[in-house]
Amino acid sequence: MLKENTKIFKALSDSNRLRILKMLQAKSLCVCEITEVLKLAASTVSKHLSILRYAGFIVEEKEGKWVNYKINPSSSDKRITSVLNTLDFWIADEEIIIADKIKVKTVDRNIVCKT
Amino acid sequence: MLKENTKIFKALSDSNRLRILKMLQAKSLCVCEITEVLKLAASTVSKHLSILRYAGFIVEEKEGKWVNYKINPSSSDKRITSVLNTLDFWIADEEIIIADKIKVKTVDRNIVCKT
DNA sequence: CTTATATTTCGTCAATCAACGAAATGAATT
DNA sequence: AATTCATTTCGTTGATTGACGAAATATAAG
Repeated sequence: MLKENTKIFKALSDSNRLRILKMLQAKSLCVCEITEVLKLAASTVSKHLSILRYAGFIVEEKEGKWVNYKINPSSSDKRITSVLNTLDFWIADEEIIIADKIKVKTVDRNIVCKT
Repeated sequence: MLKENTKIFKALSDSNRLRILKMLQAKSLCVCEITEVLKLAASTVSKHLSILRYAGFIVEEKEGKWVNYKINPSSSDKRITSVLNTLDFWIADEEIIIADKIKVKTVDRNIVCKT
């Protein structure tokens, strides 16, 4: 289906979702850590993550009360792995992407996540 | 800008625009020929073409009363050429894409385009 | 110059989307 | 079991999108 294909591109056609993907390329993260970096409501971030997951870009791993998201390490979909590889260099030099990666290194879920 | 990047993905996140790109990979076409294959209003097709053009995927060439569109043969944007190469195999086996390419071979603008 | 044809621009409408906060769910801690 | 915290689901709102037809523009042909 063509819809399958547009789903992949739609998932990539929002700048907050691109930021999430690039952050996850640096480090696995839980929802509230991403929320802290993007400065969005938790429900909004959760929705973005479900779109990325549904498209096949990321997977979730439950860890107690946290849900960790990470880049799908073994997608069977060649299109997904192709795009993920491309993203490595695609927007690596964007200022905001660089800033996000720095923030990501220092976020501590135990400090940041008290709702 | 991140917006530059989402613009490229947004352009690809509509199935009619994917069909147009794949058709143009087979053959340069004028607006009314594309209109005939997609069965959309001319104004709608024109809008899709402007989005693809603005994103850098295609270029236009005036030829009398016709405007021919074709794949951008020399994009300076590495991301555009990368995506275009990927599209070669990406959705090549979709039924509708195959059907479009067959139709494209036989459309004759002098027959098809009398508004 | 008038008509015909191809395309673009404009305004409108319905559908989709991203954002939010509130409420529901799930899991750990007390 | 009651509380706390992380996450998801739900309903709402304003913005964007894709479709259309009508009007404007551009070129060709009569």
